[in-house]
Amino acid sequence: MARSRTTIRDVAAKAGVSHQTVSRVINGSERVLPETRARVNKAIKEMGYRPNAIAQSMAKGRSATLACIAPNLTDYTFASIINGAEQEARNKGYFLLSASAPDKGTFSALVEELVSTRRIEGILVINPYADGRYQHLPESFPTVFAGARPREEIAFSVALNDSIVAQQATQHLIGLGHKKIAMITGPMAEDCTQDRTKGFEAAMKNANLPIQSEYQSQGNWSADSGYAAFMTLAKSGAMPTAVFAQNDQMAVGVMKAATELGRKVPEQLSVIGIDDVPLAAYFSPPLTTMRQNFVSIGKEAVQLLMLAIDKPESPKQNKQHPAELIIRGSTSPI
Amino acid sequence: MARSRTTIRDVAAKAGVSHQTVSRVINGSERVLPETRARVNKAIKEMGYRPNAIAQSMAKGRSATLACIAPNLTDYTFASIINGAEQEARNKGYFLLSASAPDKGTFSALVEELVSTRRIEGILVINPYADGRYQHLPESFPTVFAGARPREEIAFSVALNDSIVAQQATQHLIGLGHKKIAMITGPMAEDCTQDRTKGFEAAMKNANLPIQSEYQSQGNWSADSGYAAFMTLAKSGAMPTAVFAQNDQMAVGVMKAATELGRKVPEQLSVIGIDDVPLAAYFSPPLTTMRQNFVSIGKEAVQLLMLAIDKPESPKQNKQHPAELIIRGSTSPI
DNA sequence: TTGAAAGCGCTAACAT
DNA sequence: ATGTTAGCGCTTTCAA
Repeated sequence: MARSRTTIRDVAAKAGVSHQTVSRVINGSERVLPETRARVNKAIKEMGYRPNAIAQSMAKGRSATLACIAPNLTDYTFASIINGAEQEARNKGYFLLSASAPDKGTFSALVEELVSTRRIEGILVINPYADGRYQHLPESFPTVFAGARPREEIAFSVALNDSIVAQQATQHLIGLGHKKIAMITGPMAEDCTQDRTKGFEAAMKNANLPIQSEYQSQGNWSADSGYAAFMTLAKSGAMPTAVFAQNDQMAVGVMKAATELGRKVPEQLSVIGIDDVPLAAYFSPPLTTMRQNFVSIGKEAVQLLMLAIDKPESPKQNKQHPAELIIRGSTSPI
Repeated sequence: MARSRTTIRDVAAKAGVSHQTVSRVINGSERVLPETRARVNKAIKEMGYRPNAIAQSMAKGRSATLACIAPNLTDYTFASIINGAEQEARNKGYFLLSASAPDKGTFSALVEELVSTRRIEGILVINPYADGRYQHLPESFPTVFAGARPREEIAFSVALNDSIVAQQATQHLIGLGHKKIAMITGPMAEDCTQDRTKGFEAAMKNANLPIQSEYQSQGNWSADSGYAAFMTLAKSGAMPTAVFAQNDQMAVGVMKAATELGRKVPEQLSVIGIDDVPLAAYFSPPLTTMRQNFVSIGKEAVQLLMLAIDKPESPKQNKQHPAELIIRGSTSPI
């Protein structure tokens, strides 16, 4: 692999033209005689010339780099969005710099550095509402939120249509004949949780089912928290026949708790989650869930980011994606 | 957040010094009078000046950027290594560009572009042996393999000590009294599989247990393949009392297959894996496994990459990490 | 259509 | 200790 230190001037000399003409060829300018172009391309090929990306960035004032910041890079949902974003970015001629920022302080320092040193042209923020970090974003810098819808029109965003998806999950349970349906929520401070809760309530209301607060418990998205939440629910004497967990990890925790309490899933308790995490089909019973298409969320996020970069004055768009009901063994008719 | 277009010369003018002195202050040179330094720093602060990273890269000939390439960014094991690598990179003043390359062609094109356009200073390759892609790496460019040990001294690497870890997993089973131990391997073409297989065989040999080929079956690391592999084993009439799966996903597949065949885990079949994937503790029974410390593997990979960059002539190092036995419910005495 | 000149914002080498 | 002069490799004027 040629790791050339060949410059545009070397090519120009070889082709017998000025370096500027080489630049024109590289950048696909029309204003070059076909035969000149051919000569230049020949020289480029023979010398194995590749333009220095840094120098191009410098001269153009564009780095062709995007950043994606998430609380961590490991979480399946984050990683999948990043994976989609990276594919689309590359597709558009950009590279993606991914970074993790576990807390608000790290986040704001990171963003400040990335932006003010002009290393990137746009930012993709995953989970912007996690800890209020979205408040630490620079004004008028191309930004897209992935995985959460902004309260106001402060940024572009791509997320799940949380309320609809939650409603569909609940409807699945209702359609199975369940009436006593419990819900394990995410942290109430997050919009996502609030939207999913609204969707649940809408479904219950549509079916004329009562919404009882003793059938609800808050988790923090982790399996442990789902386990604990269901234990709390059970200890308080609630005896739901079904549980809607706002994500798969908590759903898995619920199944474990139920099993330990001697309540068979799905015979005595149906459980549904959201996400469709990798091994969802391998739990016992296999988990019924609403499958998110994280990759397409990531891709669309980058598409919006391109728009924000190219047309800074475009009105902010907020896209919402659907999810697909995957019926497995953790839900059954009552 | 100040998105300054302020340059080093603006600062110089304000501080009443040459732009070069400002550069010295930025770069922490000793050769600046304390009072001059103070004046410059004051001007920097007041103007909200931040050096343009692209221009610095250009002048220094260093991009302060590393690339990490994996088959995908979603897989838990890859993502965790990347997460560790990113932390360490930032720690060392570098940014990490992560990219996915599902196949060899994409991989080589990507590497070629990254390297020849001088966008990065080093590459971290995750799963370099996946499809022979390691052959498409440039000569003498700082490179580290993460997750696989090179056959020869062709590159730096950080990986699990596969044979030892496999041996320990097998010993756990043997220590429980098992004698008829089956193994589900990864693809035999991968070194990692071969090393784990060697470790298994060493443990069996040490315990004077026979190694029977009818107790071995090949998978491809996926849960589905583990399921299929155990089904094949069972159909062939093999009746092991324990299974060593070379990773957790396959172990989970084995547990599912066993359950469907009416063989209770762990009462009638003990199962152990490698990795400790996120929800391992939530399967029924909870999975016993060898926990990898992916984050520290990623961190050390970047440390080696720093070495490869700073001292290109250093002899190649190949680090091997241990794993920790996590005993859960899927293994029990015979 | 092509070339020459002038930067992009910074650092390195050489003066002083 | 500080300033001056040259670039880094490219693109963008502006001429021709």
